[in-house]
Amino acid sequence: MTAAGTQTSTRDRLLDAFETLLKDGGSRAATLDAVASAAEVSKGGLLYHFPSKDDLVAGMLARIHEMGDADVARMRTAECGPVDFYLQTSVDTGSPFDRALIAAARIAQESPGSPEGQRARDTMARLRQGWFEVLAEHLGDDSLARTVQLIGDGLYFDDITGLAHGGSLDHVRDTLRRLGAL
Amino acid sequence: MTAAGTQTSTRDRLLDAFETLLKDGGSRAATLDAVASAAEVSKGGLLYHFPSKDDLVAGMLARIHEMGDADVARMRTAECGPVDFYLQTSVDTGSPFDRALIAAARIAQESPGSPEGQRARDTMARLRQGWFEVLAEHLGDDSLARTVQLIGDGLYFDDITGLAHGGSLDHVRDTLRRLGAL
DNA sequence: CGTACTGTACCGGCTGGACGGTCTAGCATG
DNA sequence: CATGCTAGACCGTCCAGCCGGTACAGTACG
Repeated sequence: MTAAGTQTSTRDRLLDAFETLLKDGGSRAATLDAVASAAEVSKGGLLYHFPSKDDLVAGMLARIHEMGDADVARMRTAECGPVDFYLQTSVDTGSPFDRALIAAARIAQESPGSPEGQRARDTMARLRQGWFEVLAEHLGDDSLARTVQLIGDGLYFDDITGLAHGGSLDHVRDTLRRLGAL
Repeated sequence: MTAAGTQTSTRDRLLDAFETLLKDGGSRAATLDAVASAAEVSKGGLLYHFPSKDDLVAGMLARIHEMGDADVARMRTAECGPVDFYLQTSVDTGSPFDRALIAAARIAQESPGSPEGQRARDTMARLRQGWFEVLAEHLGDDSLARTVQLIGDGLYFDDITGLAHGGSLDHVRDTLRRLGAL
C-alpha cells in the first residue's frame, strides 16, 4: 500500500522518465526499455509498477489531473493576474507540469483513434475547461477569454513543435494591453 | 522523370494516403504497408517511388512547399482580407493543404531530435514566415500580426489534438473586430 | 531465537509480432 | 525485348509484454 507518503518513489521516477522521454524524443523514443533505463530500474521493475504501457499513460494522466487542479488554484490567486499567469505558463518553463503537459499532448496526437489517445485528449480538455472558467470569470467576456486561450494554445503549439518564437509573449502582452484599454 | 504533368499519379496517391493515415491515425499508423494498402499499391510499388520512409516524408514536404506558395498568393488577394483568410484556413477545412499540414505537424512532433523531424519543422517555419509577412504587411503592426498568428496556431493546435472548439472562430472575429476599432 | 511461510519490490532473458527495407519475379506498353 | 511499374515473399531489428527468478521484510509458530 505504500501509505501515500514516501516521495520520489520508484513509481514517480518512472513517470518522470516517461514524460521526459516523450518530451525530448517523441513517443517513438519512449519505449519501455528506455523508460526503465532512464529511471534506473529494470524492465521487470517497471512492469511491476505499471503492468502495461497503457497503465503508464494512465498513471501519467492521473498525476496531471492533480497538478492541474493545483495550477488552476494558483492561477486564480496569481499576483500578475490570471491572464498573464496563463500566458506565462503557456510557454515551456521547464516545470514538471509543463513537461507532463507536453508529454500528454504527444500522446494525444500519437494515437488519434485509440482509447489511450482519447483519454489524453479528455485530460487536456478538462484542463482547458478549468483555465477557461477562470479566464472568463476574470475577463467577464467569453469571446475575449476564448481568444486568450487560443493565444495560449498557439504559444504551446510553437513550443511543442519546436518553432522558436522569441519575444512572442511580449507582442501578445502589447496587443492585449491595447485590447484592455477598451 | 514523369515530366511533372501526369496528375492523380500513383506517386500522388501514395502521398495522399500517407497524409491521411498520419492525420487520422497518427505516425504509428502510417506504416509502409498501411500506406501502400490505402493507396491500392503494393509495398514494392511504394518503394519504387519512394525508396525509403524518409523519401516519403521528403516528398510530402516538397509538395507542401508548392502548396504553401500558392496559399500565400491566395491569402494576399483573398476577398475577405488576409487576416480572415488566414484564420479560416487555420481550422481544418478538409482541404488537401490542411491535411498535409496536419501530417507535417505530426511528423515534426514524432521525432523531435531526428533529421526528418527537423526538416518538417523547417518546412513549417518557412510557411509561418510567409504568412507572417503578409499579415504584418497588411496590418502594419508586428505585434498584432504575431498575435493573430498565435491565434491561428491555437486554432490549429485544437484541431490537431482533436479538442472541439465550435464557434471559436466567431469569438476570435468578435475580438479582432474590437481590436480593429482602435 | 530459529525456521518456515507470505507478500512486496525488483531483475533480466525471452518470445512473438510488427515494421522498414530488400529482392526477385511478373506484366504491360512502346 | 526493354523499360516503367507492380507485386508480395522474405529478412533483420526493435519492442511490448511474459515469466521464472532473487532479495528482503514481516510475522507466525514452536
